[in-house]
Amino acid sequence: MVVAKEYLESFGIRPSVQRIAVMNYLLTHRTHPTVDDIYNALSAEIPTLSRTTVYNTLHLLYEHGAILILCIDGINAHFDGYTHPHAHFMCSQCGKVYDVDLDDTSFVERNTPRNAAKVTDAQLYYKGVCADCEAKKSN
Amino acid sequence: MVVAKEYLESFGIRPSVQRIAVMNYLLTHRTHPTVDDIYNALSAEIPTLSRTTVYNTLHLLYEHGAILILCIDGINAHFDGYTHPHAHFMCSQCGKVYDVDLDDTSFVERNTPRNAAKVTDAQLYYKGVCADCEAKKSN
DNA sequence: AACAGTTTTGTAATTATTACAGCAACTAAT
DNA sequence: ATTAGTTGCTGTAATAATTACAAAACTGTT
Repeated sequence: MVVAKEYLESFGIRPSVQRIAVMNYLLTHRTHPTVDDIYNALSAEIPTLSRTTVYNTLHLLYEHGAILILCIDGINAHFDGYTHPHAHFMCSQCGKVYDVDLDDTSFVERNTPRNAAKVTDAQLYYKGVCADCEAKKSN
Repeated sequence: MVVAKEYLESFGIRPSVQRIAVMNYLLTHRTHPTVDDIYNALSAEIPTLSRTTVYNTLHLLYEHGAILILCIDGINAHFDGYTHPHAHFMCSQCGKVYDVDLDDTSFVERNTPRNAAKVTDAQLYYKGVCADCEAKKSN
């Protein structure tokens, strides 16, 4: 919990109880949760938590560069507390989002859009079927 | 119009009037339109067109690999009739989506997710502020 | 023309997200 | 400690994108 607090402060974010809880959840769960995942998980420890607060907090964290927002399909936004450059893979069967390590991230800078005055974010997404779902299907 | 019809058939899609119109719109407008953009533009020539049909058609085209669906922000899906590998840049001020040419697309295959049984789609997105919006801001 | 299958339409439902306004908590100065 | 001022949280209500579904229209074939 101390880690999350200091992490927030390092991004210039004031550490409220709710912000620490959300940030901590993202730092300790590398599952790319949705707003509802986070809300449901934290409601137990913070019974007064509002869904709006989760939305507000996640946007605030994103604005300060503390987290990533992933919009892979158009259904749910997924959130990631691991901000080092990496890609994502979403299984269109089960909806899970997996991390994808990159051997070399230089292609991001190499292909920076010509007409961009400023680039704030770059994401590489894969979609397909994960090994788990493929195994289940062949049963 | 003939082009769109043959293009659909080459993907095994039966060419109805509505499907041809949607496909033709995407082939002749490289603007990454939203569902509403397409619906509004085609309502003139097909007054009976239903928004549901536009949704159905776009999903059908996507399933057959004839178009790309872009979910860059969580707000609107954007559609692209140009399926050759390329990236996209969205301006968070004006919402426009620009094409980004890639010098080399091999990084997509090089970083294919380990636990993917099948990859159906890969997208590289940039977010930021476009030159136009930056220029307006400094006035 | 009649039939079976496919496609389109329109309304209604669903659901993620945002707006907003009131309340609570915190900060800093007296 | 009290007050004023700011910041953050909450909950309801509104918004808006998307989907579900059933009926109507169309297509091609016998």
